[in-house]
Amino acid sequence: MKKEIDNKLNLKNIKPTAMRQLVLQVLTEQKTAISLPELEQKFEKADKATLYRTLKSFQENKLIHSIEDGSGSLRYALCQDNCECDPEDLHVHFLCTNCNQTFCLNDIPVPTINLPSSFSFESVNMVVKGICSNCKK
Amino acid sequence: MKKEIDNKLNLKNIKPTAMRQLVLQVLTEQKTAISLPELEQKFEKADKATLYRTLKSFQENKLIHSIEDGSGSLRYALCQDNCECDPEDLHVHFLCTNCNQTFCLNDIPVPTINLPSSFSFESVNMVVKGICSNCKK
DNA sequence: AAGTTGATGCAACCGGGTTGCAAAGTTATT
DNA sequence: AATAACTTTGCAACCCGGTTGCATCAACTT
Ligand SMILES: [Mn+2]
Ligand SMILES: [Mn+2]
Ligand SMILES: [Zn+2]
Ligand SMILES: [Zn+2]
Repeated sequence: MKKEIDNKLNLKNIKPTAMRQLVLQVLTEQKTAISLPELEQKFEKADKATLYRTLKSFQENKLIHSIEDGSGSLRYALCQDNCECDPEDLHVHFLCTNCNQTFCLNDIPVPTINLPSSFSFESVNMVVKGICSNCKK
Repeated sequence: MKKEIDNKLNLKNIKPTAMRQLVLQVLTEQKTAISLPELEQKFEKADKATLYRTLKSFQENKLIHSIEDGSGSLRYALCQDNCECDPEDLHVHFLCTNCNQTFCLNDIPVPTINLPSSFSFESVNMVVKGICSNCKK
């Protein structure tokens, strides 16, 4: 367990501090994307700024990616093992309008768009909204 | 000019007050989507709350649509004439990473996604980021 | 041991969005 | 025309997510 966590951090060149181990632990257990305020609530006593900077460094080192799901706060989720956060790693996200949870649809790549020739492409954000499998039943 | 503005408001069942005429005027002249703070700056002395409620009523009456472009603030743009803000009216948006302006790509519909069968579709937000035609040259 | 670097905690701040409430304006009723 | 009912506006205050400055603390280097 602990070994796994430290491994992941080391692989991404992130010094494994206690805080970072804890945050990565939460992110690993988490099945849906999580926001900074939500992450804050997972700890009894945690500093927003520290968590903020933890997430930031995780993202800079491509351990997690952020999702603008329109829920009012940025959400974060672990990257796939092979992920380099390049355009080809982009996938569709799903926001449930009932439970307000955001899912990575890792095996659904974002479709290519034929932009007007005068526009050039850098990245793309695609969020589908609807009812998730948990809420559907 | 004035006639056109009032016509549009009437068509959408929005009482044409002075404020609403002015805001619609701005939105009509505007070639890219505009946020509430940006709209505020278009007027010398304008109240944020009034503008906020104006945009809200415009949106409720399907005169404008809002765009979550990840720029930090919601942006708004006029709907097409025939628009009912239904899924088939959804189009791709483009945020220029240089000038920070957001464009409606009205003739590029959002591609359909085959969701996992346990998820149901309601709507979708797709924003492409890159360099716009103005900034490219 | 002293110095250097990076991580943490606390507080304060910023900006977008939202609401309560009273004043002003509009429309309907008598 | 006067009154009442309803809508819109303006102001202030608030909420919340995100961000930063700064002092302190921990780990590592010399
Ligand atoms: Mn994802
Ligand atoms: Mn649009
Ligand atoms: Zn759900
Ligand atoms: Zn541009």
